[in-house]
Amino acid sequence: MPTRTVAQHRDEERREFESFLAQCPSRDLLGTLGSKWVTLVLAALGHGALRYNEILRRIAGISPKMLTQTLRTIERDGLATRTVTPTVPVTVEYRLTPLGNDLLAIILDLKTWAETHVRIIQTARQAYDHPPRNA
Amino acid sequence: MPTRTVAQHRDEERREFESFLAQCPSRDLLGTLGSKWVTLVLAALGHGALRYNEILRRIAGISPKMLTQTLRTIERDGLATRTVTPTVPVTVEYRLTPLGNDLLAIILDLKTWAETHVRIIQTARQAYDHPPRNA
DNA sequence: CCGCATCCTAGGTGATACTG
DNA sequence: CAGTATCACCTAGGATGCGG
Repeated sequence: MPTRTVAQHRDEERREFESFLAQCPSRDLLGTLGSKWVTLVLAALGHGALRYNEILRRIAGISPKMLTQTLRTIERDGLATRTVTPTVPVTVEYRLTPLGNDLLAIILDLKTWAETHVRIIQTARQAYDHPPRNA
Repeated sequence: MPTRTVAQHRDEERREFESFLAQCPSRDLLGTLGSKWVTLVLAALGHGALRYNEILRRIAGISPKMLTQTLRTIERDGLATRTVTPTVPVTVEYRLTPLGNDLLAIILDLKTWAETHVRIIQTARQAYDHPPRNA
């Protein structure tokens, strides 16, 4: 009857919380948005439909692999559609869905907030990293 | 004068884009929010100041290490303050700053959006993962 | 009570080369 | 043109144990 049960209890709590987190819609969204390229691709598509290589050129730092991966993610979530036109060679076009456009609006709100407060945050960071000498 | 310059050009573009990303306030914010625990801690502190162990108990799945790390992050960004009361043993209290409260509001907006649209997204995912047999 | 140091693992990310 | 395959890396995150 020792501390064993306590540890077990904590472990159980942890697992429950983990599965709770896994199902949490906001956590999920944050995870998606947090991935490096998703927001950039959404923003690129915000101006209208684009073809694979157009996006690749527009986002200078992305690799083909990551672009594909990112596109698959947002396509899977119903944020964009993928249209294949069987020309030779094939033409593939990506376009934001209404849902994607809606999310993009939210992202832009976030962007606005970030740009508005970036100064304050940077100041806070400097103060934190270089604490004043006196005390 | 071969393809060398082309490759160099691409590399340069890439580096420029990287440094651009590194300085982008929204990317920075997304990175912070995307980290697993930041939003949860902010939410926990949204109800009022809490002590270290109170947060630890409130967020069942977090480890002490990650809690400390997370708290340092949000403290550094000026989102919360850390107050040490030299009792024995010491009491450490964390409290959201106005900036932190402001950001929390944005997060809650995001949460609302996520919860509103989670159904649609899940449906899209199922359709994507189990494509209809016909064509 | 609060936190740091150390070690470790897993997955997200990237470079490169190849294919239908 | 629009991807896929493979390898390698790096850092976020978890486990554990010690210190003020």
